[in-house]
Amino acid sequence: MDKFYISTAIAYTSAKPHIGNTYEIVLADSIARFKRLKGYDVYFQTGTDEHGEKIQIKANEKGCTPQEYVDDIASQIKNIWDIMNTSYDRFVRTTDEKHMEVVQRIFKKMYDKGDIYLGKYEGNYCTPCESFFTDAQLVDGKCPDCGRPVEKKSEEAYFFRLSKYQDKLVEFIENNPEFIQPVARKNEMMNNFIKVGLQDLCVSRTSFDWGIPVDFNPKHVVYVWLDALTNYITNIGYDVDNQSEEFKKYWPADLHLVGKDIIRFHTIYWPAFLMSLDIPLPKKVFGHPWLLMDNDKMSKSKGNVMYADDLVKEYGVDAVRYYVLSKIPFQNDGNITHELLTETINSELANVLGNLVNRTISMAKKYFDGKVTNTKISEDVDIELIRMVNELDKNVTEKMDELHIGEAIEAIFEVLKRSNKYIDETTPWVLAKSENKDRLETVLFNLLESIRVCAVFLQPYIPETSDKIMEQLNIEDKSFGFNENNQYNVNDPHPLFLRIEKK
RNA sequence: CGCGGGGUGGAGCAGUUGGCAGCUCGUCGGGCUCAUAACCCGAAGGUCGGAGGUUCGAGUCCUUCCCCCGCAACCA
Repeated sequence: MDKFYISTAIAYTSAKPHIGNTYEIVLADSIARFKRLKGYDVYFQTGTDEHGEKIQIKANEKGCTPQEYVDDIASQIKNIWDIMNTSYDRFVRTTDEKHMEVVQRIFKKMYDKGDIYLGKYEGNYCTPCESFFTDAQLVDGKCPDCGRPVEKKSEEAYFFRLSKYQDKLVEFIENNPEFIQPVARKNEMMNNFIKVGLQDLCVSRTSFDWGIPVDFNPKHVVYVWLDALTNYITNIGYDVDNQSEEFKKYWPADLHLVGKDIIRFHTIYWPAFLMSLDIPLPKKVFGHPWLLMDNDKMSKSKGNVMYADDLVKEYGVDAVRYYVLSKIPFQNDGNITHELLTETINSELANVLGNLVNRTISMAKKYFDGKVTNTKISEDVDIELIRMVNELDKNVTEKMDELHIGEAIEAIFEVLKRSNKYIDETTPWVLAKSENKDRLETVLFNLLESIRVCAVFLQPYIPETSDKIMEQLNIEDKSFGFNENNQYNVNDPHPLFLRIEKK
C-alpha cells in the first residue's frame, strides 16, 4: 500500500483563525480523505506554531504567561479544526517537550557541521518598538510602525549558511518543475529570491525569550521558522542520530499545503535546512490562494472577518466545506460572502443534489415500497448516464492529482445534473401509470446506482452528507463504478439541505 | 523601468499547443408534476481593460499604455 504524507502549515497561535485560515485545513482534509478512499496509507499532520515575539507581546497585553496564552489559542484552533470535521491524524504543537529537544539537537548539529555560525546582525533598529527593520521596510527612512527615526545597530546572532545551498537549490527546483505549485510561483521564488543571491539567514534572537533556547548559548532563542518548519519531521520521530520507523515510512512528505504568503519559507529555507541535515526534500509544496471577504482582504481592523465556527452554526459544516472547496480557485484568490454562500447552498446542494436524492428515493418508496433491483429493461437513454457514472473515478482522480479540488467536485455534479435530466427524459411517473413496471424499476435502479457512486466520491468533500445519502440508500457498497448487481431497499427520504430563504 | 498575479455578457468564473467565446447564478419564455416553488427545454445579454502589430485567422502570440491586487527576505 502506498503511503501519503500530507501536512498543513502549523497555525500561528497569535489569534483565533478566520475562515481564510481555516480553508487550509479543509483543503488538506479533502485531499487526505480522497487518498484514503483510494487506498493510500495516509498520514495527515496539522498543529500550531506557538513561539515568537508577537506571542510574547500578546500574552503581556492580556496579562498572562505566553504558555497560558498559546494553550488557550491552540485549543480554540483544534476546536475549529474539529468543528470542520477534519480527519487529521496528529495535532502537533511547537511547545511540545519532545519537539523542543529535537530542535535544539538539530540546531547543534547544524552548528557542529559549520552550517550555523555566530555572527553579527546589523540593521535599522527602532528603540521604542524594539524591532529591526530592513532598508526596504523603512518608510521615508523611518520606522514603518511608529514613524520615529531608526538607528543602525548590531547584535550578536547565529546565522545559517543559506548561501551555501543556493546552487543545489536552483538545481533541485529546475529538475523538479512540479515541486512548487502552482508552477507560476516557481518563477516568483527564482527571480525574487534565489537568483538575486541568497543571504545567510539569521536564525537566533536575543531580543525576547519566548522560544526554544539555544542550549549551548541560552541567551539566544531559535528563530521561529527553524523551530516551526522542523515540525514536519520532529513529530514523526526524526532525531539527529536516530530515526523512528514512522519517519522512515512516511518521510519525505508528499505534500506540504501552505498559504501563498509562506511559499518562500517552504521552498527556500526548508529545503536548505533539510539539505543541511542530509534528509530528502518533500515532493511537493502547494501555495494555495486566499479567501477574500467581498473581494477585500479579511482583517480585524476592517471588521470584515468571517469565522468558520460562526458560519457552521448558520449554514452547517458541509455547506461551508462545500463552498470553500468548490468555489476557491486553484491559483487565484477566491471570494466569500453570505450572498454567495446562500446562492451556492440553494442551487447546488439543495436543488441539484438534495432534491435529486429526495425525489429518487421518494419514487422508489412510492412505486416499489423501497425495494428496487436491476430488471435490466434498458433503453438507449440509459447508456450516457451509465457511461458518465463509470468515468467518474477517472475524472475525479485526475483533477485531484492536479490539486484542482473544485473541478473534481464539478465532475461529480455533472453526473448529478445528468441524473436530474434523466428523470425528465424517462418520466417515471408516466411509466408508473402504464403496465411497464419493469422498465420503471430499471430507471429507478439506474438513478439509485448513480447517486450511490456520486455519494462515494462526495465523501472527501462533504463526509456527513455522503454518509446520510448512503444511509438513505441503505447500502454498504462503496465501489467506484456502476454495479448492476446491487439490490436496494431504501429508507425513508429526508431532505439533505434545506433551501435558505433570501433576506 | 524591482518581482509576480489579474482585468472575459448583470454577478461569479473556465478558456491546453492561436481555429465558430463557454459554464454556474440571475433575467425572460416554455414544459413537467416524482421532488425541497424544486426539475427539464429554449431565449436575450459580451467591440474578451485601451491602442497598435504578427497571422488566412488573436481572449490566446508581440509592443505599448491604463486600472486592481499581492510580494519585496530576519513579523509570522
